[in-house]
Parts: sequence; structure tokens; C-alpha cells
Amino acid sequence: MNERERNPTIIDVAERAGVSKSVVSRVLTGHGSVGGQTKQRVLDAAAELGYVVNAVARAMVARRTYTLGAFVRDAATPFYGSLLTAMQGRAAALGYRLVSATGSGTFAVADEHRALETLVQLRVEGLVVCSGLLPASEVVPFAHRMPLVVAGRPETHDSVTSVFCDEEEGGARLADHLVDLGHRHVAVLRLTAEQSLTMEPRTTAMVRRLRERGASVLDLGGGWLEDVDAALTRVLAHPEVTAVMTPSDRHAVNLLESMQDRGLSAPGDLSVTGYDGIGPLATPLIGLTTWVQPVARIGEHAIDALVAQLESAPAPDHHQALSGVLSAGRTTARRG
Amino acid sequence: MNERERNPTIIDVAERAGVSKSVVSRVLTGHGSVGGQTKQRVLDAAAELGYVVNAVARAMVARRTYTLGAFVRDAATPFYGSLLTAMQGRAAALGYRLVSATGSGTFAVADEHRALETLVQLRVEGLVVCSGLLPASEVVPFAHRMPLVVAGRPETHDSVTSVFCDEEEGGARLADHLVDLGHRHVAVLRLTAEQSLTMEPRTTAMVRRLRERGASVLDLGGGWLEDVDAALTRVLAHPEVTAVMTPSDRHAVNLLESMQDRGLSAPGDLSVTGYDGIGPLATPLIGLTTWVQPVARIGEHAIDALVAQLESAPAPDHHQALSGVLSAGRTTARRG
DNA sequence: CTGTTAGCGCTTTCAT
DNA sequence: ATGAAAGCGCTAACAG
Repeated sequence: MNERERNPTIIDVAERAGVSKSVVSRVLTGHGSVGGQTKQRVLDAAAELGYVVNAVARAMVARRTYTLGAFVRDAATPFYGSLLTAMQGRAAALGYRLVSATGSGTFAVADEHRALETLVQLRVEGLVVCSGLLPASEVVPFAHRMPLVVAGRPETHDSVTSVFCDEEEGGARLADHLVDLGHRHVAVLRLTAEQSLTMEPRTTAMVRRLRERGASVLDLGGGWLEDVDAALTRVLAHPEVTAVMTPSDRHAVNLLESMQDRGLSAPGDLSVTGYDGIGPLATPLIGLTTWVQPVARIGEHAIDALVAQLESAPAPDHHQALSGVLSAGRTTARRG
Repeated sequence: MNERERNPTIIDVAERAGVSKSVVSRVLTGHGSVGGQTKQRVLDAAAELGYVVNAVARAMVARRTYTLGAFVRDAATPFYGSLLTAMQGRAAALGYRLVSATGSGTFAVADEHRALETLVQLRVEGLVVCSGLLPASEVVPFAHRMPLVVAGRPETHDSVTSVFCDEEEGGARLADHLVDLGHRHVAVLRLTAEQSLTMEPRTTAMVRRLRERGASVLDLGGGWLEDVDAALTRVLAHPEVTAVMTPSDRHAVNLLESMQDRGLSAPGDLSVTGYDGIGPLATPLIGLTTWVQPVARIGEHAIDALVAQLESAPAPDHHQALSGVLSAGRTTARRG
């Protein structure tokens, strides 16, 4: 609306209280010592003026700001959204504030890089990077500049700390689940590492494990969400295939939709597995068989690791792989 | 890791390039004019040093920072997550950066207030507040301090600008839908305004419209997600009720789960409606009958309104109520 | 085209 | 216990 007045500064407060700005600063930060009378006058003056510290100015001179930055690929994705919430809670509990920047939901590395710089420029004390897209080469330079933790993806680059859910384990256990149910011919929807640093390893693990267990694998390749329907067509051309593994719950649900469109259902016609076990899609209403990632713990450990670096405690575990848990739902069943 | 070296400043860059810091500043901001040779030397020096501007220092002296702040209640909720992503995209398109702070997923007003202050102290140029919880009284003081827009909830307080989806319309159209299908006895799961500034008006609108159309309403009251199962018990005690309206898709899915547990299904035993039509739950696999909120447009309009305030164009529409659209799914049907 | 000079609002020695 | 003064890193006049 109309012109807002200039925010009051400590000088305004000082004048009103009839002291020097140094005194005001001491009262506000509680660092030096001031007379009880004076202190009260300053407090009153500040209140009357509606004074609010300028964190920007304070950050310029003070060494600590107790502000952490989180970069999240796309907040609209349940996985990242939950991660953000978990980190926020943990940071607050440790006395830090968390600000975040996100990509625009597109798959542009440049966008992500820009968002990261925004955070750096804001002079946060440390950074948590959550993106299955941004390659290590883009992240490492920042890690040299300030404390940084990569969360939610298996990052094993030497110069960064990371916290993630063991993708090998998840992929393998889901594969085991299907083989144990008697499936011998399984299709797998895969992605490349350029597409996703999380979905590539997990789907690769699925394929490897299936083969180890003696099952034959139909590699469906290109695993964008839009490709799911075409993939189903391919699967149906191979009647020996009795199960399909997908890289995420979103993919699994898309597949179930496509099947529904063609009058097919799971697990009657085809067993289907997802991955994530997070958010709305985890509802028993759908009953997806999936691998549940411990998002809350990933977020908490990431913040803990970051704060540890900040407070100069040497990070104990450079790379932490957390365990998820298999959730056997109603979309998989013993081979008919 | 080991001790990180002090971040390079423009003075370091200036020395390395053999010029004064003013020249460096000009090159970096592109404001003055500098010789092609010199410019290149500065750029090289900056790159070699891995220089990154200190936005904090810049913000202290520059009038504009082109940084907007968004407060989002809980990023783990699809509605807020999508809103954040939409705002981020729009802000970037307009040449602004967006940083966000979120609550911890709890229902604590104090938490939210704290997050808001974080943003303010970071000296963002303007604020978008997205919370169905934070009362206007908490928001208005900030609106006096800086440009502010409330997004995603019907806020009609005089001193703030707002963009939201017309809750009256959504509630009414869903009610109409049921009445048109022949339902005469409808149960409604309601919330109070203290619980949610969005769910209260929409459920109230449902009740009002149902009554206007001559249907009888079973008011289920207390609409927390945990209350859904108990509510179902109450509904079943009233065999004349043929449909249940809920305040959100989450609620609707919870209800469908409870029904499933008791061997009931929609729409056979009971027609069910949700609200939001956003995110994973909007899948045709579930086929929920719901009101689709135009999140993307809400986010875009909110950013537009904020930027308009910033660039001193008088905000044309103080309060913008956007229209949603009914999505008739398979959870509602003509009364058997 | 380039260097010099003031600060932005705050914290922090250093005197007093 | 209080005040004066020196910057934090940067931009924006102002002179050359």
C-alpha cells in the first residue's frame, strides 16, 4: 500500500532512550552489561518504536547467523516436501532456522544451480542439498566453500558428506520379494543416472538381484512417467512376464492406471512394485507393494550432520546409508 | 572438513585484477561502464578466486535485492508443496528469487510466526504467506512493514492483499453435484475456523447449499484426520444417509480406507466427495469426486500481486477469488 | 573509463 | 557502566 516508513534502527532507539547506540546493542544482544535503569529505558524505546533487528546488518558483522539453507529439487514431490518438513523440525529443535530454495519443478540443472547460489549469497552457515538431478560436480565446489550435506541420494563423492536411503538394499529386497512369490520373468522400468541419481541405482539393483536369483529380466529402459503406458504395451507383448518393477510409487500408480484403462488389474494380471512409501500414495486404499524410505530420519540425520560440521565436531560418518523397510501390499501376489 | 578459507571479497578480486574495487563492483552489477580489457581481467580474477557476491552486504546498501520470501505452512502437504513450486517458477520468470521458510508440520502458531520473522529479518522485499492456520491478526502487522500477499486461503482483511480459490463456490458445487444425483440425506465432516481457515468456509458452504436445496444434513463436526473413522461409525448409525462430504482429499481417502476396512465401498454403499484435486491423490486410479483448486494459478497470481506492489503499481484486485472446477469421479453416483 | 569516498545498520574492541 | 570509533562487503555518488 502507500509508502511504508523507514524501519527504525538502533540509532533511533538510542536517541529516544537518550543513550548511545552501543548501549542499545548491548541490551539487545545481552552481551555487555548495562544499568538496570538504562536497560529498561532502551527496552521501552525499542518497543515504542516497533524496532526489529536487521538480521542482514547483524550478519555482516557477527560471525554466526544460525541460519541453514536447504535446496530441494521440487517441493511438489512428496518425497522432497516431507524431507523439507523433517529438516525444518530438526533444525528448529537445534536452535537453527532453515530457509529453502527450490527448483521450478523442471529438470534444468541451471535452475537448480541458480537456486543454490541464492542460498549461498544469503550467507547461510551451511547447506543441505536434496536433488536426484544435480550432479556431484555441481555440488562439490560449494562443499569447499561451506559446510554441506547431500541428503536423499546416494552420494559417495569424497569431499561431501551425505545421508540417504540404501538404494541397493531397497531394489534388492523388492526383487527378492517378487522372486520369493515365484515370479520368474520380471519387467523393470529403468532410468539412467543422468535422469535420476536415485532411481538409476535402485532400478539397477533390482535388475542385478533378479538375475542373481535366476529370474529373467525384461529391461524396459526409458523410465519417464510419460513412458509408462508405452512400457506396458511392451510388457503385454511378453506374456511370460508376470510382474513389473517401477522406480517410484508415482510410476507404479501410473502403471496401475494404464492397466485399469485396458481392463487389467494387479496383482491378478500383473504384480506391480513401487518405491518410496511416502505421502498420499502410501495409503492402504491403494495397497501398493513398495520400499518405504525413512524420510524423517534422513532429514534429521542430514541436519545433525550439518550442525556437527558447523560446530567443528568432525563428522563421524562421512556417508550414512539408512535402511528402509519393505511394505508388502496388495499389488503383488504369488505367481498365479 | 578442514578449515575453509575466508570467502574472497571484491577487494581480493580487485587486487588480483589490478584495479579498484569500484571497477569490480561495476563489472559485477553491470551498472557503470568499463573497458573491455579491464572487464575481462576482472571476470577472470573473479572466476579464479571462485568469487560469489555477498548478497548480505549488497542488500545493506542496494535498495533492491530481487528476493521474495514465501512462508508455507507445511511443505509435505501436496497443496502447499505445489503452491511453492508454482510461486518459485513465476518468481524466476519475473526475475526474482524466492526463498521460503516452513512450519514443522505441527499446528503451532508460534512456529509459524517464528518462520515469518526469519524471512523478514533476511530482508526479503516482499512476503507471500500460505497458511490456513495463521490468523489475520498475526499477518497484518507484517503487512504494514512490507509488501505482503496471502495466498491459498480466503483472506478478506482490509489491509492485506490475497489470492485464493473461492471456497464458497467449491463447497456449493460439490453439494449441488450430490443433490443432482438424488442424494437427500448427506453427512458433512466439518472443521472450525480455528482449525483451518480454508476447510471451515468450504464445509460451511457445503452445509448451507445442501439445506438450500432441501437436503437434510448430518453435521459430523470435528474433522481432524484422526476423527474420520469415528465419524463413519456415526454415519452408519443413520441408514438414511447416502453420501458423505469431506473437507479434503486426504479426509476422503481416509474415509474410503475406513469403509474398506468394514467391507464397504464407494459409491455402492456411500457416495464420497473430497476437496483439492491436487497431487498424487488426484489419480484416476482412485477416481475421487472432488473440487480441483487451481494451485498453479493461485501461485502465479500471488507472485504477480506481490511484484505489482513492489513495483508500486497499485494492486488492482485487492482480493482475488479464483474459480476451481468440479471433477466428477467414481466415488459418487446416483442414489441407489 | 577509473579511483576515491561515504555510508547501509550493526557488533565490538578500546578508552573513559 | 557507557561512549567513541573501527569496520563487515558492497554500491553509489563524486571527482578526476
